[in-house]
Amino acid sequence: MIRVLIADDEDMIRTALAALLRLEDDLEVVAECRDGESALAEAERLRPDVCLLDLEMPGLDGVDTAARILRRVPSRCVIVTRHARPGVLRRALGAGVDGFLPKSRPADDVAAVIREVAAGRRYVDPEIAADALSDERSPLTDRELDVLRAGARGETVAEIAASLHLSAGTVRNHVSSVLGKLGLASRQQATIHARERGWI
Amino acid sequence: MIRVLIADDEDMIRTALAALLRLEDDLEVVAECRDGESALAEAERLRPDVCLLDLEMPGLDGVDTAARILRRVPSRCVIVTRHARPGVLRRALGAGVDGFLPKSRPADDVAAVIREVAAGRRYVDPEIAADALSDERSPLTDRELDVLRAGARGETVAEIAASLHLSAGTVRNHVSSVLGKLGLASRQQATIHARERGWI
DNA sequence: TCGCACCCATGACGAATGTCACGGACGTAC
DNA sequence: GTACGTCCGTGACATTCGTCATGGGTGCGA
Repeated sequence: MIRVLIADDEDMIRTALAALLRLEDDLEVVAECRDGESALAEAERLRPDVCLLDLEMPGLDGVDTAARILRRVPSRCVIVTRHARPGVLRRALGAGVDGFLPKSRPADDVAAVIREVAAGRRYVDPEIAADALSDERSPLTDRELDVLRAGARGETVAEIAASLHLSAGTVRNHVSSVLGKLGLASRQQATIHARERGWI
Repeated sequence: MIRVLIADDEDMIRTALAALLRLEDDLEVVAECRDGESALAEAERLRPDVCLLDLEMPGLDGVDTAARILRRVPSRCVIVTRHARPGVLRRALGAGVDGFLPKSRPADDVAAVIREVAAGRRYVDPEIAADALSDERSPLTDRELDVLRAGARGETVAEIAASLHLSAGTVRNHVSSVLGKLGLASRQQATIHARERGWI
């Protein structure tokens, strides 16, 4: 019997997946969590065989949660995500997860991946894996990404500078460099671009 | 037997819900669609009793799809959405839908709502309904919302003006009016603000 | 050791943006 | 009919933004 923990902040998808997994004879859903913190706590308490973690959760996201779980418990982690981008996959693999499944895959696949991972194998969605191999990583430096992140909510250059403890001119230079690399015209387009690719 | 059409662009949630609904004796899932256009076509062809439509779909969104279906077919429509905001609910009710269910509700509720709606009753998530009564609607005019929508991807004022067949000055005035009403400082903050509230 | 990339900063410039004041057109409510 | 709100436009103005040139500091690999 494979003991499974599920974490997803969206009740509908979490309960639906849990209900489907419960129909499988060899799977047992031992915990349902709606955020990373409680998933971490439940994982420590119950030591499940496999943790199915949604990437997009408030507070600790799926990858952060997986990283902490893997440090404390001999479980295996599968990341499920809506926005499956090469950048996210890299982050997830770096954290030591064993499964990566985008939500663009049918629900039947979830049980299959859980079995794969429980058996000690890895599973990465082939399409995303191919993307990760073909397209190169972000051409932006860490600091440039910081600036984009800090300005993701429409903050002004001065506010970004303040929150990063930089001068306004430096921020403008970073932005200018980003726009040049990406061939775009405004900071907002750059943040949209970066978000779509999972860079920030 | 209640005949149900499901439309959701995310395969995992769509197939999961379909599988769960198929377990119910009185429900029959007659179609699964991944966008609004095909949902519209299938609804016309199959004339289901209830259409379960995700709000967030590429091309035609759930409300637009419902509006068109209701004009052609004597079906009833239920909107399911991740971002359940009062503004969205108003839009949905204006389009004539009979059910409104946020994805923050467990999957079991879906079958119950379908039965309610199929029986001729309406169902609106009580929490969202309360929100819709308490908080007032957007203080922005239609044209101001048009400007925000047109500029949602970081377009320049000139581009917004071109796509709306306006002069750049007029666009600037609309933006300025919006910022004054919302107490914000930039167009990007305004679009974020409006998006969070379901205005655009 | 020497490039080289990254990071931080300054200053100057032109373009884009937001503000303000103003006016005209059109509906609707009183 | 009048008042009001919305819509569209113009023009002038200050601010912000993105670009560019320049320079100093750091760390890393050849």
